[in-house]
Amino acid sequence: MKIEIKQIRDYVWEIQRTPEMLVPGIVYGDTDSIVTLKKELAAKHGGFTPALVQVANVATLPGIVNASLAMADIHPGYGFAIGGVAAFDMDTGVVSVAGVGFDINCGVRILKTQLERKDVEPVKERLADALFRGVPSGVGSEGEIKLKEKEIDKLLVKGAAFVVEQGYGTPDDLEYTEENGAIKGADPACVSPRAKERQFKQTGTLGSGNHYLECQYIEEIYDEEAATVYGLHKGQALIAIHCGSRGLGHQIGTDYLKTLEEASRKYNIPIRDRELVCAPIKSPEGKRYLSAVYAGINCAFANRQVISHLSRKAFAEVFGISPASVRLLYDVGHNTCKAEEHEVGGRTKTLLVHRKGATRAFGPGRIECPTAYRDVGHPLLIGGTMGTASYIMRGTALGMTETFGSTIHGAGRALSRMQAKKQWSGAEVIRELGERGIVIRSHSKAGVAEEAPGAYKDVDRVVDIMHNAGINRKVARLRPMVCVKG
DNA sequence: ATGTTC
Repeated sequence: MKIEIKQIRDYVWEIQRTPEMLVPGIVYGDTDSIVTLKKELAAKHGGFTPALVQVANVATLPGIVNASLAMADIHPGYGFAIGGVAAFDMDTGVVSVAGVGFDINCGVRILKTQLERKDVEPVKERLADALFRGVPSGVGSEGEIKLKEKEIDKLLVKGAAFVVEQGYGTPDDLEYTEENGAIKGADPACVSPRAKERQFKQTGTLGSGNHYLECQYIEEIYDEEAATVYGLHKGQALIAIHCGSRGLGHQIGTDYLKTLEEASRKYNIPIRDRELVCAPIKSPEGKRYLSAVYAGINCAFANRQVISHLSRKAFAEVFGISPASVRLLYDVGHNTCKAEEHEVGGRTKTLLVHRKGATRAFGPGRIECPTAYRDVGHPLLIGGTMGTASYIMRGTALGMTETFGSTIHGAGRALSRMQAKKQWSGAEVIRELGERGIVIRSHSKAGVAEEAPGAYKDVDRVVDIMHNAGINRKVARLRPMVCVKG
């Protein structure tokens, strides 16, 4: 498929429709980022499909509404680009494994402490040790919660509430979690025994790759009004948690890739890329996958809830503070597909919105936002790298209509994991970050090399693109002090 | 992302 891309307004570009595409592609970017994406298109690529081609491929899927969207952090992923968003008509549309990602409901949670940067700086090493000891991390890590299949079933339905009932956190935490920590419609019967087995000992573990547990401070406030509503101020120390549904989510993805491959043939869905297999939303296969995704979503909420509890304990140990003084700001996912109401052509419609490495970004007025945040919209939690800023943003009315209330999930990779490992060593990355006052703990030196800040795009520019395009507004910039890397 | 090439 020939990709023609042209600018339609500042920071917004359109991939022109071809006969195969049902809708155009919309890409958020600046001149430089679009040049980079075009270069990827022209390069001889070994084994992967360029991100812009993936955006165009998604535009060929039945029932897609308005456009195939690419946030400013877009880079090649499995089938869908990471940073990709696509909404489908509930009657004519499809559901796709690649549109969710394998780490179902991977997301970010931020907790607010009553500590300041100056309280944390002198004890960073001790805090790093306490967090590293207190929160299991790394490939195959196991936690203190051991669950049997029947209990897993409850966790998949009740999400974060299941672990709150067991003393991991407070009901207040649920108020400040997307979906109150439990999306309705999860069906454990749609999750394979193998997927459940993988969760037996993984509740409350961080995992590996780009997952992290950080202590950050607020370096700058851009929007005083929203910051006040969110209870944030300059210098404040925060806890940031980035993880997902671990082995369970991955197994659901693996299982349903096969199911949907068969469904694509059964329902005669034209598939341009084998990775884009899908099923009609209303088909038995589609419904079962969606019920399994919802279970995976709840699993991830529960994981982040337990990690919050363990982090509070570590902070209480180091600072002598009360765990209850650490309040949840918000918890929001960036690997999901969910049925949501959106305005299309002046009418409210229910759509199945796939967000693959794209954060839900609901603006002012949406009923889904916690009451305390409803007038400004919920906080958008954007994770940077170990060495660069993270951001808190807010949604806008334009974002609600143009991206179905979605935005970037982070900086986005610029180099593959392989390329990063060739360029840096883990020890070198840890030393350089240490010189800049950032304390790292990790079980994997190779993992640290793969996650080197230089392997990512410039998060400040990526955030500015979404801000300048009017899709979000910047609220605060955060800097890491301590980072536990999976 | 992933008991990382079941």
